[in-house]
Amino acid sequence: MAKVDTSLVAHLPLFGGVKPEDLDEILREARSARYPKNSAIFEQGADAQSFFLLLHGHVRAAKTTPTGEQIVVRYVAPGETFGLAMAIGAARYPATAIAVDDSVALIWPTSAWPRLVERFPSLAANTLQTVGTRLQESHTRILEMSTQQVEQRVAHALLRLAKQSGKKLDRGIEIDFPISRQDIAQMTGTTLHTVSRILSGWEQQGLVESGRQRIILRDPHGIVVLAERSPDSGAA
Amino acid sequence: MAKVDTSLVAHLPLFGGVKPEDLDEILREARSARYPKNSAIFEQGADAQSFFLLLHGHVRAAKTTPTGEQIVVRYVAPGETFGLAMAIGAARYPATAIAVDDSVALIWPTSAWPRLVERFPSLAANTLQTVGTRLQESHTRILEMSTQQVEQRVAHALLRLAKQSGKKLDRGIEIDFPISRQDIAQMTGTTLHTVSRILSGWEQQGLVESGRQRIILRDPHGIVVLAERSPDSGAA
DNA sequence: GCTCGTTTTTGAGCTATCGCAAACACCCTG
DNA sequence: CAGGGTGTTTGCGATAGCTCAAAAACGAGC
Repeated sequence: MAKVDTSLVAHLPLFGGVKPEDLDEILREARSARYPKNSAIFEQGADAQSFFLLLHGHVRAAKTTPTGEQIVVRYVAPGETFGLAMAIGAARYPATAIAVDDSVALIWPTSAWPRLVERFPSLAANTLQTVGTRLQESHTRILEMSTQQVEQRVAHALLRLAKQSGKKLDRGIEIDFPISRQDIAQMTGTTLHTVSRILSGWEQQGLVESGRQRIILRDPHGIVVLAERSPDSGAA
Repeated sequence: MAKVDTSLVAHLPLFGGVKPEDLDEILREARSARYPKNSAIFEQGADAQSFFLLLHGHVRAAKTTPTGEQIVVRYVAPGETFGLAMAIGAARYPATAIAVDDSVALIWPTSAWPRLVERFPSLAANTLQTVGTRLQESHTRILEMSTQQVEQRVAHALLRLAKQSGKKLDRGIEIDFPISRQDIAQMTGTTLHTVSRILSGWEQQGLVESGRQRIILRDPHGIVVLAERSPDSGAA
């Protein structure tokens, strides 16, 4: 098992309040693994045997209906935890996790969680905070889906992705991992066709530059304007 | 300040793992208050000075957009906590809480939370579990909003309400607090008009019996069937 | 450099649902 | 028990976005 350098992860929210000398003890319980692009890390419904901390790459968490439709729950960026089923008392993963880029994660066995929490109560507090934040984001998403039109929702989604995983270029901000029209549709509750039409329109207006699984926001501010536009303030 | 009987709350999930003799110490930090029907318990954006445990009644948590549209985040039933902003590290309430019936709640000052958690780590673990469960429910709701039609979403919403706060009658299951078409619309991302039409239809078919802020599921199983019907398996 | 599979684009019609408007029913109050 | 306010029903037109369909663009591998 490769040794993890504590200095690389010490600053993460998960370890807030944990003394540096204790961090090593926590990390000793973890192993790390590499996931090639497009491989599954765990499947919805599978036994939640581990929980994860993403070190490199990007992971898509998606939920599937009985009838096969999918939604993207979120994209995981480096430094974030995922697969926390056990912390919330679920025996099985409620979603599927796929590496969308070559990725590396730290992996703890679910069974280690109770012991870790007992020894380092900050872990529970920190995780509570994380999960709470996600809950709020989730409510915001519900609010958007209930009250906004598709174009605005797509605008919001891209802005969020840019904030979380945007890479600054001279020409604008690029979403730093491969993402398809279909993925965006599954984040916003629409179809890939509609997303394609919207992005085509934006490209015309010089708001974005995009291609196969690639999006650059050329005019982030312009997109903010779109995102906040009231439903009827029509374009020319 | 009225003394709270520990035996009434000892079994609640929040206090799992807390020794009975300690429970009193926790309750000593709380006061209780009565909220008349339709009164606000706290407002979205206000300082999160307290967190709550509902003892009697029902509370609606709703989120408002800048432009005034609302969604219902959830209904709180007796025994559930709400207003947990502090636990997730938010200084202000992200939603408004309204008593939909005469209600009674225990109230702790936000400032007491860190001390309580330090002294009784199970509180953090239990709260994590609660928040985690809500997160999953929230994701389920997003999934439904993305993939199902309005009628199915309304069916799911009513079934959930019935499970959480249903009162068994001979004639069926009654939602045990006042709830309007508008409220249901705000839970499912539609309009009161559409909800009204749907319920009218169901009433014709004998699935429900409903009136002003009142709904009885006369044929819960029939509604389950509706809820699970695939989008196109058309009715006669 | 060509081939194959995937992703994206675009068109055209269709429909579930919205938005508006008006009438109606119910409940509480005085 | 009449009045006023809130919640509900229903009709009708408008439309955002979906569905189906097909072509085009792109990238990876041979």
